[in-house]
Amino acid sequence: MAKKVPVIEDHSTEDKIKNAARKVFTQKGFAAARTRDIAEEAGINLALLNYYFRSKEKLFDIVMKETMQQFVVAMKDVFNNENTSLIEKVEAMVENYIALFKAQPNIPLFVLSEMRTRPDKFASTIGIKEVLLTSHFFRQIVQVTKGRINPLHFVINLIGLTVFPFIASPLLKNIGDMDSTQFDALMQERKKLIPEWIQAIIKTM
Amino acid sequence: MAKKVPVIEDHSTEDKIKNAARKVFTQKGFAAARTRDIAEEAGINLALLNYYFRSKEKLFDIVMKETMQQFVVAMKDVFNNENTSLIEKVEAMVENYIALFKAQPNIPLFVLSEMRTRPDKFASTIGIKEVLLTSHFFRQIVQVTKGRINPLHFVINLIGLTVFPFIASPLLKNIGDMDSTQFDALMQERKKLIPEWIQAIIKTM
DNA sequence: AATCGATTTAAACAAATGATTAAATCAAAA
DNA sequence: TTTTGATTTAATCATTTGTTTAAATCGATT
Repeated sequence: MAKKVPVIEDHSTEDKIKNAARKVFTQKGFAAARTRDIAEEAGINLALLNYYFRSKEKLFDIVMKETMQQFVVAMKDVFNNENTSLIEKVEAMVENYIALFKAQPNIPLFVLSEMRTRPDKFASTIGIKEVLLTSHFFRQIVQVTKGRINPLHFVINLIGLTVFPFIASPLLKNIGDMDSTQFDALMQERKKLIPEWIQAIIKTM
Repeated sequence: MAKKVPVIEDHSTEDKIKNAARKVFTQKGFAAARTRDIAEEAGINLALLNYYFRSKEKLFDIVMKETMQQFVVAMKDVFNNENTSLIEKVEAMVENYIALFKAQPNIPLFVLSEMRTRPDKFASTIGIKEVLLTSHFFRQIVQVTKGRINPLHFVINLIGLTVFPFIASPLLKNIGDMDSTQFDALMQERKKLIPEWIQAIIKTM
């Protein structure tokens, strides 16, 4: 059934701090996150944070780097599988990302926020860009959209349909009068629906 | 051609501060925005900010309230026009929101970020909820999706396809190797494309 | 011109916050 | 047991930042 999204265990103090930082940073963003929040969340003394990671900034860099890697790791194999159709790749992507964000719902908004407010931190984005543009997946998109429209539209649509609901979840929960469980159920439905919608969109291209 | 999105003039000192606040808040978010940034942007002394608005918090509340109202104002008429089809409403919405966010690209991420990190500020969201759920637009959606799927999926898809690219614009500009002008052109294309895609999606529903 | 209230400024205050220090504790090696 | 280095803590520092204060300036009214 639902795939297990691995959560890094926090046996060592270092991991305790890193996991607490991940939680506080993704929830509040870099600026609003206080080192004292992180220390408390980790159940350690404030000075320990600096002892292990030198500074809030350095701790953030590590958390962000690991977060970004999740995106690539989760997808690299799917992207480059030469034996699957475009729609099969779409199905796998939607499945994987919805599972990932069900476990860590704050990540999309966190990443995109920091990307806007602190673009300097994202030389690592180049990794994602390269992985995407050189992938079998992207070649299949170019084939489908050939000449007629910018293949980026396809990427935007796929990511948008998948990720946007997580970004807007407080608003959507309010509008739809849902709690987190009901929201998760809605996202489960989308695992099946999004590939169908993408299929329909392709036919117009 | 392109609609003029009105920008509030800043003749009075009060408006100068409010416009500067809007700019800094939407760019950096509440937590990262410093009152000194806002004062400098407005070209006024720091104390004036508190003289006119009492506190950073109160100034934020006003900016946020006005920002939220833009959403409703831009759409209320379209939503409740009983003489247009669902697709015609979709066309109008996409047109209006893309024009709005072309002029103020940071607004979507700003609103959704603050909505997550400071949900208390959003009793005003109820306004949007009511406007949507009681609208002719929503009744048309219910008709289309009748029984088969949650009408919220339709809303998510429409808003997602329209708004998500603005939220992810730094990432998309990087991937597509675009500057702001090229990005705007891509969004112009989407004005025509999104209604076609929504049409295709409806057929699967 | 004198007055009076609104506006603006420079300076300072107080709290919050990232970072450091020096000492205490612990765990393993000798 | 003693020693030694790693780990942890309490306390403090230095800076940033939201806010306030008291004085200066401006503009209109008398």
